[in-house]
Amino acid sequence: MDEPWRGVPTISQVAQAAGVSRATVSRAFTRPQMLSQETVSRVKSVAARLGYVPNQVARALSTGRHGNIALIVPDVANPFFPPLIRGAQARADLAGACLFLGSSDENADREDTLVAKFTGQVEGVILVSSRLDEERIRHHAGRVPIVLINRDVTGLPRVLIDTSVGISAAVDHLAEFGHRRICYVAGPAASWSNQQRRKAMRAAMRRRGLEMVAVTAQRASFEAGRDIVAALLGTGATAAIAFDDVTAQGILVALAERRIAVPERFSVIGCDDVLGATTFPPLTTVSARCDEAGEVALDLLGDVTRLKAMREIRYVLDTHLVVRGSAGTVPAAR
Amino acid sequence: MDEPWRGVPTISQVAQAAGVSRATVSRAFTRPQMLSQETVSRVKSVAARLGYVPNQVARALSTGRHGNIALIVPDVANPFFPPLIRGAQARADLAGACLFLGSSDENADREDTLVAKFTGQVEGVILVSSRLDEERIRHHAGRVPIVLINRDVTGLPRVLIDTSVGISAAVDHLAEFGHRRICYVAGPAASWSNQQRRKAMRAAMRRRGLEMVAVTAQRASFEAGRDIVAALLGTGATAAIAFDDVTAQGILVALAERRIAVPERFSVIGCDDVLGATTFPPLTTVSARCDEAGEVALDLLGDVTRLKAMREIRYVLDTHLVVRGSAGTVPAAR
DNA sequence: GCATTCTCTGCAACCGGTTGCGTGTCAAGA
DNA sequence: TCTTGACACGCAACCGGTTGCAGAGAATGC
Repeated sequence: MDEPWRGVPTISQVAQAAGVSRATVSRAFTRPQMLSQETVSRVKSVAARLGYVPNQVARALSTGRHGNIALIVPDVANPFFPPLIRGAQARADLAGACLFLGSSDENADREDTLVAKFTGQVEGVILVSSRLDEERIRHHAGRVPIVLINRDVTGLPRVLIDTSVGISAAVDHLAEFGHRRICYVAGPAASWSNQQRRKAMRAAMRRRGLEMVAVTAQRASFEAGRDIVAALLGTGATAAIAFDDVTAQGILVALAERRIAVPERFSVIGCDDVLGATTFPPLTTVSARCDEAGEVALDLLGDVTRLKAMREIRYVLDTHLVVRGSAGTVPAAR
Repeated sequence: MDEPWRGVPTISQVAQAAGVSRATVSRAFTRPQMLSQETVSRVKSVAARLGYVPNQVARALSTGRHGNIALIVPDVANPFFPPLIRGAQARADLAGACLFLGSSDENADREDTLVAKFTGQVEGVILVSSRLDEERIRHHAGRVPIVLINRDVTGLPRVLIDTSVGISAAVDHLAEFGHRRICYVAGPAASWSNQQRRKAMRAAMRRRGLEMVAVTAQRASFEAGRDIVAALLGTGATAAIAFDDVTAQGILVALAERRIAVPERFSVIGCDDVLGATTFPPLTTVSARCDEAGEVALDLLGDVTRLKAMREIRYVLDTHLVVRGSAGTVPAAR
């Protein structure tokens, strides 16, 4: 009587209760057009009464398709990734898929382990800003469909955020304010984004005939940005473009601590547009459309798994400058 | 010959190649002590050569145990949740489990759908700051083990962050600086945390014989915090304790825009300690230990599923004040 | 009125593992 | 020599769905 068991009804119980075979119940949910209207509705009402819901695991085993997708990011806590996750999530919902999340803590070995653990449980994996070497990425790509974000590996589908346009606009913006010597605050050397941004900035500066200097923050973090400020000021630059917004935020705070007004005495531009206007002054930055990157990657993964064809796909999102209040006229005298 | 198929070998292929039965291969991985040393090593070496890795889905179907856990949060992009996610993730790793992530966008219906979708694919669900009504939570709890974070439903295992100690300390801190009239900037009315914080603050103020006023931000966000500042200043308070750090950050920025120095002319204290020292001035706040909450919830879920006993568990984490630089002496004159 | 086609449903195999039970082997004990 | 029992392994059923194939009626064509 008093069954204290979490009873999730199975297809057999529904079949028995409805007086049909298991196959019919299955089809009532997956191919209703194969059945008569009447049978479908009867089965469905019985199923609803019993609270039946198809077991995804069993379904996955027999069909080979469980709409699950894994998303692996270097660090959930980095504000760059949540919007991306949210974008992917939204698309996954539309496709009726569930999202596995993995956070590698910027550690290649952990990332490796995660991919291996997810493989076999998901239909595809999205690797964001992967820290893995090409060989290992290719190895995994041989066992499960993979889509890369912010990593450019030939032959694999990938979505890249091309910040060069935005960076170029940022340089123009600063140049118009009269800045002649601008500093690039670099991020992790292994990061594809960092290399790309540095290159874009160098090109834009040369085109304008301006003088580029650079300092390197050991990692992309608020603390790194704050710690780099002494070196940054030592370069004699009047403005800085930082690898990402978080670093820029660190710079902003360190400048405030030194009572150096932004943008009156120093201009700062970030990258990624993940902080919105939450800083003071509100950060002028290069939008990175990370949410879109998540969406596109998920759609791409859908195409890849559906078509079974691993075409050479290289989806590039461009960027633009978001002008807020952290860049301004160059100080008259130094 | 040229098999272009992603060939993941099955247990049968390994069995054949090793000249044993499927059962033996299975046991070589799950119960090696049942087999002779020699057989185990032979099977394992064959498996390694073929690149065999047990299919988790099949395993889950037959055992009923797939170490997967779902975590549902209202909003990935709210900085309160990433540390929590990270904490849960770390514990899941230790347990060899994978994490499903769901983001409900603060929407109860979406949350409902998500739970339903995850149920049957996971061994347990962790609901963070759930927007669901009690009835629906109990309904789901009847189908899958559930652990709640920041939600107090009798009879269900839950971990609560008790900010009352921290809030009380915050009030003391402000009182020592001479503040007599302090404003509580409230968050979402439906939020358990908000109710609890408000109550704690009222009690602390009364105990000290201070005057509490309150304003309500319609939602917990940076914008809401910024928009509430006019009302906040209108109350005549000299200090504010905000529902959370993000709101406090909005207040900070709005005050900066009005050239009202913090903490010289106005003191602000946040809640949750999710921003670290990234604001200017660095935010004095009540630590919420959200990472720990994630860890504890996961451990709890492990206990619940392992012991099959749904004991009445109410795990309370206490908090303390983190003093940084956004609170100070009350301005002499108004 | 009979052959043919179409519609609807059931049978049974299958997905890739796990596990209770049974059997064969071999050494120790009586 | 004959139990007895431990040990190592295989057989076969099972988890909960899906799906190719076949068969039973009903509808259609001639």
